[in-house]
Amino acid sequence: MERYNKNKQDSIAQDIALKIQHGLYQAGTFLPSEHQLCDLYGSSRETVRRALSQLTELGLIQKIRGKGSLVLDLQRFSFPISGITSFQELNKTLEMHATTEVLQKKTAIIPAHLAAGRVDEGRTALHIERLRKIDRFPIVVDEDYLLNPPIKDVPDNAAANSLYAYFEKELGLDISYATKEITVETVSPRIAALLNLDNSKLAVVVRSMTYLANTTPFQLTASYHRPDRFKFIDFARRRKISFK
Amino acid sequence: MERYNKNKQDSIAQDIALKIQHGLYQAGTFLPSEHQLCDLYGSSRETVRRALSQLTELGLIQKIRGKGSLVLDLQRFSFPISGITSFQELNKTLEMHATTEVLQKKTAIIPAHLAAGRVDEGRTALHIERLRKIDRFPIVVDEDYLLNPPIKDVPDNAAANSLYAYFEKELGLDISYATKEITVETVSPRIAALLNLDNSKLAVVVRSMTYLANTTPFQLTASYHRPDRFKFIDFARRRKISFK
DNA sequence: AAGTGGTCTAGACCACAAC
DNA sequence: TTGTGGTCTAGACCACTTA
Repeated sequence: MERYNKNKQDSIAQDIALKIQHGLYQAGTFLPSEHQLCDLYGSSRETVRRALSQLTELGLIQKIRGKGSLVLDLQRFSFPISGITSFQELNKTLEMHATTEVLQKKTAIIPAHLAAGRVDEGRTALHIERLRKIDRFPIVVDEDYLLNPPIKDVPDNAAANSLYAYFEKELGLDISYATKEITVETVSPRIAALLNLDNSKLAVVVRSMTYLANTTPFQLTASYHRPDRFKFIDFARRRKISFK
Repeated sequence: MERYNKNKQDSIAQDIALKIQHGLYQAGTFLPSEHQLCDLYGSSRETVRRALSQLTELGLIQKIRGKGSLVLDLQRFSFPISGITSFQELNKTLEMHATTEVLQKKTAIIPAHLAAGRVDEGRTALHIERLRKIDRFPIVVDEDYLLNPPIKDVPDNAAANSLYAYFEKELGLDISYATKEITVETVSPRIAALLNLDNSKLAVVVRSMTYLANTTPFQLTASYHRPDRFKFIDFARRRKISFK
């Protein structure tokens, strides 16, 4: 059961998640009770409950008082893309036949439309432009701006494979959270040509800013998606906190 | 500090959230330490920590070990639309000048494209069609299908105002989670006409299915948005659980 | 009545930041 | 060294479901 997590609660969550994914715990059935999970993992109830909270937040289970933790059946359609997940991670879990072409990698000034209000105007960053294809068809253009510090440079193979894997495993960065904004816009002729768009030049634009655990921003991204291939899937829970 | 929450942890979370919103705790500063919050609210540390977890999940604060809970500054641009939030709730918090027209309210069979795989084909439901306008311009068409049970009927004024308020406050339903899918599609002439779309007839389509705490599905929705007015804003945290 | 999850507590020990 | 958050524990009491 021990994996790469140092925490007991994370290990337990990871272990149960895998058992759900592999069908050991079937959708529509209940997990072992919290008491049984305590015995199984040799931990206290609060620790088990923290693990279950993570699974609840992810949408893997629903806790029902007096009954137990019901395994939900939401992954069948395709996996939630919400959260912070890189293209390569998706490529793996969804088993897409995707390729990545690195079109540019150079130091550049962050464009105003991306910097606006989020980071100093005119600041330079490492700019990486990538074209993602699935079955040879262009699907997404990613425009990344990586801030220095904390990122000095990126090896070519990391750009072609997974930036996140490089940041987390090689640089030891603690990627923590991101803001994301989805709109539909008329894009530049360059992007339109790369995506092979029709005359309307409409693309789905996902702008995001990603932060480390110490709240340092380190990545600004604009992704341009072909509208006919774009799909965003989300799982959300109703919050108990209200404003105003 | 006591509000509508019965839990201590929820009340604390709510109270701190409001203090952040009203500027008592400023972005870029630290909250009182957990120990101080314990004294302030007369609770144990774990309870305070559970409250802070909620705020962390919402993106209101970032906890930094050895330093404290830093108030984040992400709301300035506009409030996260992720989670489950109804149009009326947004209308209030964002102070939009929005109106809602109820176009239809009748019992109907759930259309196949919405039912697909999620609920029995051919099942009937209460269908409500609403047109949302901002400053007189049509922005969104909402096609709701409310399942019976648990929803028998909906009064006209609830349809015109907030369905969620009616479900939660009048019917006492415990709305818990939803799956959501965003795509861009060519829509029917009817929807195109309502939204006053151009010839391309492209709209952003948000399909969602909403569930009660007991995992009963009760609402299927397709929202059609004018592409030029659509904006989806999200806050996401990187998950420690990985699959495969 | 027995079993389940929901909430809360008081305390322990650790890791990290700042002085 | 002191103060901060991170993790874990053992136990208490409550609310709900099921039999």
